[in-house]
Order: sequence, then C-alpha cells, then structure tokens
Amino acid sequence: MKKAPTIRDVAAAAGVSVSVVSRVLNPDSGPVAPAKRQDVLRVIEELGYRPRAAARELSAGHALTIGLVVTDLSNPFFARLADRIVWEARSHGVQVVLMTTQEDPHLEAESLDTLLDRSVSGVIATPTGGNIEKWARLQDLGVNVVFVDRTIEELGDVDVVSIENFDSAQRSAEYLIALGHTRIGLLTGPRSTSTGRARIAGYEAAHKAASLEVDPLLIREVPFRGDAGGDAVGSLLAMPERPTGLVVGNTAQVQSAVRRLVQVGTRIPDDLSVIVFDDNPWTELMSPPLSIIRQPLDMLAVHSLELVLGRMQGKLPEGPRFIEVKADFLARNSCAPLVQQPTH
Amino acid sequence: MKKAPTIRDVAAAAGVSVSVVSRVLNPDSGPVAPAKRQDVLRVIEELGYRPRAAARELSAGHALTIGLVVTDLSNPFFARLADRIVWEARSHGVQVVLMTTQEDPHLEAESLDTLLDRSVSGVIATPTGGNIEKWARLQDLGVNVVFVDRTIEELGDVDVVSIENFDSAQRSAEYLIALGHTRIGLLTGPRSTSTGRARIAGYEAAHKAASLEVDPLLIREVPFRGDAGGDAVGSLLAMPERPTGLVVGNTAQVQSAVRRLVQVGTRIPDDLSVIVFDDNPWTELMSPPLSIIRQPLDMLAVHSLELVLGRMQGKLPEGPRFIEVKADFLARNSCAPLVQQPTH
DNA sequence: GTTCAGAGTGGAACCGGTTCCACTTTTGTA
DNA sequence: TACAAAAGTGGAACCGGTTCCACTCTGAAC
Repeated sequence: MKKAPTIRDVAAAAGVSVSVVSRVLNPDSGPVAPAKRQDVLRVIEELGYRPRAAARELSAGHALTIGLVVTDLSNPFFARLADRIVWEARSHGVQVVLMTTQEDPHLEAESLDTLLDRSVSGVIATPTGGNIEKWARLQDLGVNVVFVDRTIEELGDVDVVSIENFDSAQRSAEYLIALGHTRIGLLTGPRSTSTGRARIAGYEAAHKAASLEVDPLLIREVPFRGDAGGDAVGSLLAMPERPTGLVVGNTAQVQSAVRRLVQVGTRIPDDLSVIVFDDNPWTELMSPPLSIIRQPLDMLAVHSLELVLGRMQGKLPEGPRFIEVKADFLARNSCAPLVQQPTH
Repeated sequence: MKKAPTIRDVAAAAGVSVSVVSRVLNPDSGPVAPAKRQDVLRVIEELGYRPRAAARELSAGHALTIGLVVTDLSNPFFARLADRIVWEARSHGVQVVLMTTQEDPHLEAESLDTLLDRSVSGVIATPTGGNIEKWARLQDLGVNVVFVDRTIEELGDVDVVSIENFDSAQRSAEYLIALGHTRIGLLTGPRSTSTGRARIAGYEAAHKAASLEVDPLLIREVPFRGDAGGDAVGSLLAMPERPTGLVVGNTAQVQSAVRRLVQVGTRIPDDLSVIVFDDNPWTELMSPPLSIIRQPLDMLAVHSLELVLGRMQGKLPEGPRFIEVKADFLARNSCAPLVQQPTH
C-alpha cells in the first residue's frame, strides 16, 4: 500500500516551487514559462500525481459536487432521472452524491445536513414538502437548489423544473371524456404536493369544460411511497357506480395500480379505459399496451442540471426560474369508447 | 449569504481551545471535563455548527465515502442495487458517490481516477472487464474494492459478491429439458465476462447431463449495453430449426428481448417457452407472467456493503472473500411442455 | 509531605492544496 | 540606454479540521 504523491513531491522532482505546480494545474491562475510547464507535466505523468479533492475543497470553500436527493431509486422514474443527471454532470467534471429520502422529511433533513457538511455547490431534489427552513438555510449558505418534478410553493426563491402537470391531467381527462366516459377515476399524489394539486386541478378543469360534475369520491390521493395504489384501484372498482375510465396520475403508483387491475381480472379497455402517467418500456409490453402521458425525463434531467451548473458558474440572471416541460400524450390501446352498459 | 461557523468560532464562543472542541466532536480522542463538554455542546447547538467534511478528510487522509460504479441506472437491476446500497450506507454514516460507465472502459477509468481524487475508502462496482492495472492501483492505494454481480478473474485479491450463475443457468435449462425441449436458445452476456462464462457453462452442463448435444448457434452472446437482445431473439427465431425454449440470461437485455417477442407476435408459451433472469415486477404483469430466475438484489447489496464497511473498519480477516447468493427459480406460466410439431 | 498517575487543557504542527504578495528577470517602447 | 510594464517565480499564509505533546492540576498511595 503506497502513498500517493503530493504537490510538494511534484515540485521537488521538477525542481520548482509548489506555486508553479499549482499554476500548471490551474492554467488561468498565473503565468508559467513554457519549458517549466513541460517539466512539471512530465513529472506529474511520471509520478501519476493527481490533486486531492479534499485539499482543493478546503481551500476553495466549496466542492465540485452536487447532491441528488430523490425518494428512492427503485422507482424507475427517479432511477432514470438520476442516470441522466449523473451522466450530464460527469461531462462537466462534477460528481454526484446520491441520497434518498423514502419520502420521509426526517431522512431528508439528515441528507441536507450531510450535503452541507460536504460543501456541495448545488442540490437537485424532489422535495418531500417538509424542511422548509432547512432548504432556506441551504440557500442562505450559498448552495444552489433546484427542485425537479415537484416543488414547495412556500419557498419563493428556488429554481423549479417540472412537467406540465395541469395540462397533462386535463388532456387525459378530456381524451376519456371525448370517448364518452363520464365517471373517470383519478389516482394521484397527495394534495399536499404541488404535482397532486396541479393534476387534480387539470382533471377538474376538463370536467368543467365538458359541463360534467366532479365526483370527489373518484379522486384518490395516494402517497408516493408504498403500495396504496393497488388498494385505491380496488376501492374505485368496488364503488356502486364504478368508473369506466381511470387516470393513474401518480407515477410511483402505476405498477401497484396496474398489478391490482391484472389481479382482479379487469378487462382493459372493455371494462376500464386506462391512461397512466409513466414512460416505461414495459407499459408497451402489456396486452393491451397502455396509453401513457410520457414523462420527458431527459428534459427534466438536462434542465435541472443546466440550472444548477449555470448558477454555480454565476452566469444565470438573478431570480428564480420556473421551467415547465411538455409531456406528450401517447394513445395506445388501453382506452375505448364507452359502450352503454345495462344498469343492473 | 452567511458564512458557516468553524471550529475556532465554537472554541472562542465556549471559551475553550479548539482541541477541546475537537475532543467533544470525537468522543474517543481524549478526555474533556463534563462541564466543558456541556458548554461546548450548547455553543455548537446555538451556532448550528457542523464540521466540514473536507477538512476532516484532508487530515484523515481518507473520506467516509464509497464510490458506486455501475453501468447505468436506467437498468432497473442496477437502480435497485444502488437504492439498497445508498440506503444501507446511509445508516452507517457513509455517503455514496455515484458513477456510471456505460460499459465503456474509458469512462470506467475516468471514474476510478475521480474516486481516487476523492480519497474514497471503498468502491463497489460492476466492472466492465478492462482497466485491470487501474483496479490494482486502487487497491494498492488502500481503497477497498468489492465487485458485485460480475468479477475480473485476473484480479486475485478482490472481494466478490455474485449470484449462483452456473447453478441458475443449469436449473433453467434443466427445467426446459424436463419439459421435453431439446433446442433451447440462450441469450447471455459476452464470454469475456464472468457471468457470461458461468451461465454458458451451466447451460452446457444441463445439456451434458441429459446427453443432449449443444448447438453453439443457439448460444447468443450479447453486450449489456444497447438493444442487441432484440436482434438476437429475431435471429434465433429465424433459424431453420428454431428453438422451442429460450433462456434470457442477460438481465440487461430482457426488456429488449421480450419486446421483440411481443412485436413479432410469438405466442408464449405455445410457440416458445421462456425463462428470464430478472426480478422485476412487470414480468408478472405480462400475459402470460414470465418464469424468472429471481435476482436477489437485496442480498447482493447488503453483502457488498458489509464487505466494504467491514474492510474499512479493518475487522475482516485478510484474503479475498467470494460470496455467492442463491437465485431462486420462480415458475410462472411462460413455459409449457413441448408438443411435437409436424415437420414442414 | 513526597511522589506519581492520570485527568484535563491549550499550543502548534500537520494534512495538501490555492492564492497573495514581494521579488527578479525579461520584454517592449520612447 | 533608460525605464516602465509584464512575465515568471518562490515563500508563506490560509482553508478547517485532527493529533501530538508539553504542561498544570488533581487526588491517591506510601
């Protein structure tokens, strides 16, 4: 077990001072004679020298690192988001420290503390909704915060990247209404979240536009964590006047919901027309393939990283940015026109 | 934008020296009078002081951080592995820096360099197979390396956690052979990888035990990255004597392969009996539900983290460990006895 | 009443970089 | 040829922790 060489080793071997080596390492920090630069570079190569990040961070006061705080990676939505973010970050020489919250504000708080200790220069997060002061403190200490997918309205000064939740929910409901459905179930995230509220609002707007009344019992708010989606579907199907259409507007619950539909032998689209908010290859492999609201993950990832990096380099104007990316509706075969059923 | 307090601020406010504060912070590093300990703790609380990781790392020479190096997170296998590892690490106060390789040795090399710069104390990785010297160098510098899922045989001194690849492939083939199938396709990773070799060996062993000859054309080696799984399936189905059974032993290619099967309208299990190496909820949602070799991700994650942490704390005996975890076979409805087809 | 062990404390060096500043050497221009 | 400006260099402080060591002050043992 060898010891890695330090900048002083390099300086000694090259017959120069550490200042010169440092200037070679950071080209814009001062002049170096071309000949010496070559010497130093050669020695660096020979010794296999690499600057230690910790020393640099200590001196700089901040790290070339961003924190990524998501619920959990077993959710493909977050997994693919993380994948893209890591990929984009890498090409900018930025590392990603990953933390998961399990939707638990306490775990989230812990993660934020840890990220502070690490002096990260930015954080990309899908916030749980709690820890408002903590987020504010983070910003106060100069950490660039970008919320993705969800947001916390109480925090005025945060950059946000999300999909067009209102429009997407509205479009889904409109589509089913156009097919003749009047009783449409909505499975969505809790109203305490920004996405939950927006999607419910979109759903209601579509009903209003069609002069349909909204039955509040058809709207089921389900947490992102756990398997409550299946139960919600079960109870929707058990209603006396059961819905003939269903919008699953909680990406984390799509699998749970669909599993229940399959288990109880629901015929799609004959018994139930289904649209899910998801963009996952397997939705296409089912029979029938599910109609989806495609979640443009790449765009979410790219924009949020751009914001964080832009802020880090200070080349973004002041004031919070709010970026909404379009989510396409992709009709497949899980929706059918309503056939009037004989009332039993 | 405030400045975070340092240990000297705390010392000054508490009327003690930095040594005392440091000893309060690290309880086993020396005695502190109970009264002063209280004072210091109170001041820390009041000031909201948190030690900076960079300073500690610089002094300690290593970071309480592990690197996680996987192909990509859009593969649910790695995503869930990462999820579990992050979760387990968190409970030990260890952070995870995530890097992806896209199966590209160059990117892998870059990642390893970066992890070295960060002085991580451990790395958990699914190696691409290249960079042998680089892995050796990492170990040489005292970084604890654990390979998970795959390994590099040339590296003698590495801890490895993987599933029982040989047994799992053997069992899959046996199962299909017992159903009367004699021409069984095998889609697996390249023979240049340890998993690829082991699975092919298991497949061949099952044939040998049943005195069946192995048609090398039925074995298709496909990279982990990309979509080649679909094409391999296509070409298997186009063989003059097409297989009646298929084992998809490349987890990364399961989706691609199944998509192709669905696209070309293969009837499962009537036309083709299928077993896949995967453990993903959607395999159950298909019709018919797919028979699987369950990948015990939790076990892989837990064991690999245990190894890394154990090494970090130096409480593991010398010498490399090789842990194989059992992968269960779960029969569902994608396999059927072979019905003798009329030869055309 | 010594002697000694051990608790308790603070000063200062150290980890490995960056950066400021003072100083010397070169270059360009009048 | 003179002199200012710019290029080039190294010393030393600094970032914020940890740790070694020397020192003081107890209290217990003889």
